Amino acid sequence: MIDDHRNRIKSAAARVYAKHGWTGATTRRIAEEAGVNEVTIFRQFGTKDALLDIAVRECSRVDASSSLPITPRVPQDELTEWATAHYETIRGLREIFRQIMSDANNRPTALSCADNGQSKALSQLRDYVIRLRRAGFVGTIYPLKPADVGPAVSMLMGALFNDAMNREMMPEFFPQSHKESIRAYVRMFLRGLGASAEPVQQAPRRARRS
Amino acid sequence: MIDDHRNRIKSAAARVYAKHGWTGATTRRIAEEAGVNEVTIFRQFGTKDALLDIAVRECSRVDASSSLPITPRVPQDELTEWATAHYETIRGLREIFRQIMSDANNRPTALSCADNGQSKALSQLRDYVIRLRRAGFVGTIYPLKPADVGPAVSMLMGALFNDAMNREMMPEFFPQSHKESIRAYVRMFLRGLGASAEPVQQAPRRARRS
DNA sequence: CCTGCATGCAAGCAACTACTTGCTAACAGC
DNA sequence: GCTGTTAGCAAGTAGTTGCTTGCATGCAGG
Repeated sequence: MIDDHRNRIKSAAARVYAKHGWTGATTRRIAEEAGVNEVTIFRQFGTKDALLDIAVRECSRVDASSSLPITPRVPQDELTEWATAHYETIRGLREIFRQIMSDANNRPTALSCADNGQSKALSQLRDYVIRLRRAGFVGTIYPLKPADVGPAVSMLMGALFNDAMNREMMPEFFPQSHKESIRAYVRMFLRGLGASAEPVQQAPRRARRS
Repeated sequence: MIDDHRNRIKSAAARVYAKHGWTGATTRRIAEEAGVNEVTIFRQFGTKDALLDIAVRECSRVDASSSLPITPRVPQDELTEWATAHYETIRGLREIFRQIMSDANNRPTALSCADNGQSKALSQLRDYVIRLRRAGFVGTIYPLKPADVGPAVSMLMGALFNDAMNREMMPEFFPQSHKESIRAYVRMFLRGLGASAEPVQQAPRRARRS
């Protein structure tokens, strides 16, 4: 019962915050959205700031999502699947992210939550590129400069983030559907790394297609 | 004299808005920032909404910026220069953009300003790709699918936008300096289009390096 | 039955919001 | 010198904000 109320309030707070931002998320609005008396909010959480802090942190927590295979076989497909999952995660949180990013000046604490999921995805992708290289997929067409990996990764992540955040706001920017776009981003990413569809036997590790 | 006051108020409003957003940009704060009595704001602009509308629109107007050459000669250099200028423009407006994007739900009018500069850059880039293709730079390594051009353009623009907006907020995302990153984004963009450094004589247009 | 406990309701608090009004001072053009 | 414009200042409007208080209600456990 009591936890039921707490959770209703928390999720309502997250919803109202996503729509109206910090100053726009008034305790009256949150109470109305939660179907709860305004006083209950203060009795349960003490302060508007405390409530929003908990609500935002809890809501923007990204759990695991999908992961990239340890042994790469079909990079294009594997990356596309992973990128799609990552994209959907961002897209589901895009309104909250927008508010967090615009409130970051005045309350920097919230930023870390959003940051967290991105960092996790970043290292997943980086590690996968290393595995691609070991398996002989990458650097086979062009020689792969180490300095190119970082920006390539940033570029793919940036394209995904940008697409997920802004597609609905500026649709003329994205002529293809999001699925086609993601596939194309991945294709360009692999081309940028000088990757070939089949592994080239140059590394000690065996990595042949199935 | 009178225009002096109006301009001071407008630029102060833009500054305060960039920091605090729509609801946080109170007339008191704007008046203080402008060094002007609060009443003057209402006498000059009538309404807080009217002032912010003018201030934001005027401030986020992007004038021309740089353009891409009509006859491509060194795509990597030309694109890098253009991308750098575009990047700097976004970076200078990043705080205002953040607020506009988070306020877009509740006041959609402001969005169009931000949209405008991006659209202009988008068509500049698209047109340049067409010229690259006519000049025989592009589609020479891989065959260039028409469906790949859109996402490639979105990807470069997205990477630039994302980098300019978020580099300071999540620095671990961007291991290289912004100049190196931009160069790398452009390199990947050209690779993704299957471009070669030298034109391949297949198109009717002559386009040889100097 | 009684005692906590969580909640709703009504009211109110001081601070802040956008915006107005009345009055005065400075300054410009005629 | 008179007049119109633009500004500042002090005060006040009605509404909203986060947050508090007092009291009544329902409900579970002893």
